[in-house]
Amino acid sequence: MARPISKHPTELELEILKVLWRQGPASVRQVRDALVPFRDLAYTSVMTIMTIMTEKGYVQRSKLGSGYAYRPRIQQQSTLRRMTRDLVDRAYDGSAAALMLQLIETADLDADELKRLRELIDRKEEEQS
Amino acid sequence: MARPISKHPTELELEILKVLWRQGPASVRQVRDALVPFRDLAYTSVMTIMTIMTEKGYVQRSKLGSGYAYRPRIQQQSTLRRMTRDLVDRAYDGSAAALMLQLIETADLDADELKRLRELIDRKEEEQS
DNA sequence: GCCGATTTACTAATTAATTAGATACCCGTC
DNA sequence: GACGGGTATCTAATTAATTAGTAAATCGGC
Repeated sequence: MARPISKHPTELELEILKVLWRQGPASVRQVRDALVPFRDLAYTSVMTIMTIMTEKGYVQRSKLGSGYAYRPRIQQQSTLRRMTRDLVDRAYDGSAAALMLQLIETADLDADELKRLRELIDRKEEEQS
Repeated sequence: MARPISKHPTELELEILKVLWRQGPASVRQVRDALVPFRDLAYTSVMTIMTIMTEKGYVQRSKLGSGYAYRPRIQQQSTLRRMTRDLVDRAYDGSAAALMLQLIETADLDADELKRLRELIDRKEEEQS
């Protein structure tokens, strides 16, 4: 009867995860320093979110010096896959092909990207036959 | 300093929009009837959301008989594009190509879809050259 | 014109998300 | 071993999102 918990990392949680994925295990301070240029947050705000993330199982913490080192417990690949899958299901009625069409039509990929994409599809087609 | 309003239609709002996109202008009752098989909501719950959607500008209502007819004010295409763009920005650091790779690798498209996709890319490549 | 059904408006309750201050705790240094 | 700087915990406030009940308005039929 109330707001259900988000199925995925929220906007800010994802930003924090991206820092951890990029830099490996880090303290709250390190994460905060990495975020601050884009998003000016108080130290305790980042702390609060990271505590929640620990409770949610997104990150794991282990004692290190005076504080903790935080590291991701979910992988980037699988997280992006889940988020993408969710968009496909909710917005494109489960059709990944529909999303792909949309991307090709609107996402102005450059020639190089198109070429690589085609090669990939060729490879996939061979795999399937 | 508090939860910012969602940049996109929320889960339920999108469900409602999908009904309106599919069926055209509809009453709250009609929308509710369409939703109920998947999501059992009280009439007034749907009403509440649709009122909020009116305030947000997602839908527009006009008097019809005893109540209102609601119709979308945002288009499906552009809404999906915005939502997709947002995922690309937030999760794939702005790289549509990265998302596309992910889809091709994991989304088990069938042979037919792959073929159509390749044709589309061929066409795009010609356009660009 | 009244009555009942339908529809809308108002009210309410709950929890997640976001932001951050105040306070308590811990650890190394002098 | 006291102090100080950093770190963590607790508390707090705000708003969006979700769900739905109650009361009020409205409209058509008799």
